[in-house]
Amino acid sequence: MIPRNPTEAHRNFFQEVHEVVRLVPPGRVTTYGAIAHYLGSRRGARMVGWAMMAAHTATAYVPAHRVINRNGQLTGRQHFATPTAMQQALEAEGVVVVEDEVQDFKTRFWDPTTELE
DNA sequence: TTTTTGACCTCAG
DNA sequence: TCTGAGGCCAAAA
Repeated sequence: MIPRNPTEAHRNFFQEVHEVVRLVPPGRVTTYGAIAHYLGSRRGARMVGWAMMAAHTATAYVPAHRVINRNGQLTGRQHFATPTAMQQALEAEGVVVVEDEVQDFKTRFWDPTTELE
């Protein structure tokens, strides 16, 4: 659960995104859209993607490799240190990736809207 | 200050 | 079913 104090209501969209991503369990993946939906902006998926780019420079660790698009594709791999870093990170957690596509994506999917109620 | 551009998604036709 | 346009919000130009 993410604490939302009234005083922190103006917290950056990025911060909230980062917090949600940090809650994704190892071996599971989520999507930009799911996060956007959880944060209220149903069509703000694009913003989530932008937030992930900022996550690279964030102070706290953010498992950005667990966030992919709704097709289960690793669209953000080019933004990692190496083009294969994202896939390797996922495989290290037991996620099978073939041709930049997560296998059994449906069962690996972790939806914050339902998991965090 | 205005315009353009994103690791995307949804809706209308 | 498939394709195209619009939308979300912030940062860089």
